[in-house]
Amino acid sequence: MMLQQTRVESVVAYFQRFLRRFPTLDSLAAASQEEVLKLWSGLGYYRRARQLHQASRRMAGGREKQIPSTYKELIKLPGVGRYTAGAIASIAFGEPVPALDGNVMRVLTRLLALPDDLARQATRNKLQQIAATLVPEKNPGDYNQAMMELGATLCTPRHPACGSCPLRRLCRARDAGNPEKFPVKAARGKAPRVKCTSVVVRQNGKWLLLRRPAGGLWEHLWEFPTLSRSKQDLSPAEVQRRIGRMLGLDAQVKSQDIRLRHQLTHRRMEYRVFAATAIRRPKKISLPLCGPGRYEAYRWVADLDEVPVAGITRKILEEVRANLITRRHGKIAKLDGV
DNA sequence: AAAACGGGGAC
DNA sequence: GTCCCAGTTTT
Repeated sequence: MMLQQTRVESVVAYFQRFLRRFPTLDSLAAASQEEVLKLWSGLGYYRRARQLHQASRRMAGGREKQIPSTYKELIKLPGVGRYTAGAIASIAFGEPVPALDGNVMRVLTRLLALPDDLARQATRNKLQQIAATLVPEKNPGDYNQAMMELGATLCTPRHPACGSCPLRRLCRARDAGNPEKFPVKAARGKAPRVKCTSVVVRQNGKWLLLRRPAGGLWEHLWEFPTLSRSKQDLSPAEVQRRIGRMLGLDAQVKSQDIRLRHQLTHRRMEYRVFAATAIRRPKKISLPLCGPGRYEAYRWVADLDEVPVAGITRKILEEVRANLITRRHGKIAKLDGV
């Protein structure tokens, strides 16, 4: 599940850490969702973590007390779709079903010189059908892994190594001399920009984090209080007043004007970050977040590893620290006042 | 059928 | 900047 839409190199370290912490199905099922999310922190698509956790509980609680061994049963698990069910069923249990990831879809569309738009579900269904007829009864897992590996190593999105490809004589796209034209995909619209202002509030060696609500981006993850700033930038004084009022918190905004971008698939986040010192604890957390909804809870932490956070939250803290160090050393005299 | 859902690396 | 990654679920 970690591998869904995520490169192998990005996953390896997470996978190893995850397995050390949860070596068995039961250990995963017994853990809290927070604990599972913490190990997923930074990997993205956090729904996968919750689904894996749910799936583990379903499996551990079932009569079998083990992982289902057929495609038909596997695909019933939350977070397990056609690809994942096919990969597990074929590789682990030798069932002759296909496993179409992005690599395999690229290989197949090239072999067939398929002009259909791969962004469309209908095209993917068609490929799934075709792939089902190609899977061998013997060693289907090896076949599936070979197809994925072919896509990952030779039949790459750009500059495919057709000369070394074992399927070169069967490939229509290569015949046509334009393998890079496949797969055909409708261009995505560009991601809208979202402007936010985050405030890193420090008190007694701890940072103030708020928990995002259910639904939407970064569901149930913790982050620094973040305001939306749809129009113009907020001045430090405005930021101080707003978080003061909304959190019932006396805070002194110290640094200012750290800017950073965070590119997501369908949003382009533009953050301004302020560092602040709290004088008294928050009374409430009635803070609308940047986007729909309101925060659910607050918490002071000495370390971000105490709670599940998104990648951007670590990035923000890093920037604030770098900014403070730079200022302290006076390397950049004019960081203020911008 | 289309949109939502993260983040990083390659070019 | 753009594209894509060992995709799935929701609207």
